[in-house]
Amino acid sequence: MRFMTSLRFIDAVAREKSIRKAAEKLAITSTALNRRILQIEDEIGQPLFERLASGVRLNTAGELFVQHIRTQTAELARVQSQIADLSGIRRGHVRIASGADTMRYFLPETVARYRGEHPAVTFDLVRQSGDAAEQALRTLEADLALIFEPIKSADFQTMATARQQLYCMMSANHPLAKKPMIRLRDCVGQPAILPRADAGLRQLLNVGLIRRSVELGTVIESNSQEFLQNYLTHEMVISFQIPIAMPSDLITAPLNTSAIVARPVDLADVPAGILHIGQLKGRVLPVAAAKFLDSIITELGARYGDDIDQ
Amino acid sequence: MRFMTSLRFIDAVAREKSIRKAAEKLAITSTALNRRILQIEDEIGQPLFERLASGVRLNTAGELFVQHIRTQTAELARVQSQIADLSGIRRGHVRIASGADTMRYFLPETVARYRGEHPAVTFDLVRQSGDAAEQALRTLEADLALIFEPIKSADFQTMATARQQLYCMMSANHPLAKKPMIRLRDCVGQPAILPRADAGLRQLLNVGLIRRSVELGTVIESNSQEFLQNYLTHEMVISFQIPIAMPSDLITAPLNTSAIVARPVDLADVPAGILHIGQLKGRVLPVAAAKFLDSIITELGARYGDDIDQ
DNA sequence: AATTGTGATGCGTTTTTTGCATCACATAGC
DNA sequence: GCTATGTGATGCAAAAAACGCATCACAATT
Repeated sequence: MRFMTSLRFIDAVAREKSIRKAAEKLAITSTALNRRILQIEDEIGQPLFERLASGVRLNTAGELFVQHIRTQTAELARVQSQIADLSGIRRGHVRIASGADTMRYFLPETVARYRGEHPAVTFDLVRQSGDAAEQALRTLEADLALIFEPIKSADFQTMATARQQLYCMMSANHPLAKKPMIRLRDCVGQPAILPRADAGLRQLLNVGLIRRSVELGTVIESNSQEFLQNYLTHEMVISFQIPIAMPSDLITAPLNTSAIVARPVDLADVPAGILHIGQLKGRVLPVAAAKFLDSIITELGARYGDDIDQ
Repeated sequence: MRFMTSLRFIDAVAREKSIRKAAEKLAITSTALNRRILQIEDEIGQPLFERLASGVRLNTAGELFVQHIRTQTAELARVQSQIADLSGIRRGHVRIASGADTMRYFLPETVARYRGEHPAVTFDLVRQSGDAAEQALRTLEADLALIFEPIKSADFQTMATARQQLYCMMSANHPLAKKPMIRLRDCVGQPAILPRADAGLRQLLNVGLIRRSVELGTVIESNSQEFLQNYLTHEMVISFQIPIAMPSDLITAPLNTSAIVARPVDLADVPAGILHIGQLKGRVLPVAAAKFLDSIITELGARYGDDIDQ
């Protein structure tokens, strides 16, 4: 939309905190960008940025105005989506911020199914920590966020939740694999590879470990889910995961012959964690995003039945 | 604001229902305006207007988009007002839609007092019927509306109310002027001049007249308050008015010697009407408008004390 | 059938925007 | 203390966009 150009530019400068850097990203010269900003500031009647030697920074007026730009941009996207929906074919763009858990199986499957019905809808899927995902909602860089424990921001509006029991994962010939259910005391001293402390799963696990006074033999920490899972075939270690981040047959066929098995951890040791699906509080989502949220809820319902809320 | 130009133009065309007429109001040629509209429609991906032989009309997409334009325009005004407020001096523009009742004394006094404190705030005061005032809120042509009975729209958010007892007005030497309080039965057959049926006051009065089976000798109807009041000095007739539309000394000094007197109508005959002060539901007002609303409430409180709500 | 209104379009002119070169200034490093 | 490197601002000419005139095509009215 042409009339949004100046506003988009200001937003870019605010994010980059530098006119020249923003200009490069926007593929124009810094002088053109600079003049657009001066012009808007002139029309507003006062500066929006403080000029520093190292670049620019929003002043109070700028903060207000940029917030306006972002809500305006999101609103425009919503109206465009609504208008496009009138023509019968659903169009639009859905931007999702999520932790790694859902990026492996859940989101690929859910997005694929949705795009099968509405091929004109495009997606942005950004893997982020929970905090960053909440921040993305606030700056309107994302429409929806899927966050596995904990929710920190009051601006986060939970639209659905799914309880996720913790599972212990290991090679099929690991001694613990014989048990149908794992107690934490079984794991004392076991070599384990764990996600890093910023993952909700790790925090959930830590609570249980402290409560039961159990210490694991943590040999590796990683924020890569792929590493955690694939490493299990190379060394006799345990790891932990939640169902949504596992291939669905790992749970439904716990006695299968695959190299890796998953066994539930007793809820008495580690309570189920909550996966939150939500949006920025008070926002009206574009049609495409709102309908995709419905898809998510439907899919969660099909998978976890009674463990879904709202 | 330069970037709003195209949007403002579309809004104008939607209101005028004609490109050429809108172009004239906007002081540009119809061809320039036409091309701006074609360009926006091209960017949206589908037309916003139906082309008729007699002009243009918004289609469904256009309705959605114009609604967006109007809310965004109002939002921009709010942000600008907020930014201007940062500099200490309050700036801004307040647009009020109101019936004639408050335009005589109440609004002139209240606006004057407010402008005494904040000279940089400008005002638009549009005299309109209640329905039109509600409509003006909806199309975001007005920030605040003052409506004396009845409120019809669910979009109207009442921010304050003031009970207004009906007063009977007449020349000081009219026979009824001797009574300190008027009953409707005193008025049977009295020659009367009344506001037209679309005024809230007239509707209020009609209810009482029907209930008491009283008929007035209605000799003149007019929607001009000035006419109604000034005519009282020329013929022995009665009229009706609410306090907010009268000079304040008419009430506080009911035995004064002015040519015209006001006597309250018994509440048992005609219940007090309600003056509603409100805004569009869900809207966040610009600073200047919000603070002026405070002024209105303060002023009403000073005048009518306990008869104020919210 | 003529007239009057409507929006759309080709083309030359005017206005605005852009990019290059350069300035003025602040900071970091030597 | 000086240079080197980064920043945003500005004069000027080229490129792009917007504009206005004249005119077309069409529909409704007279």
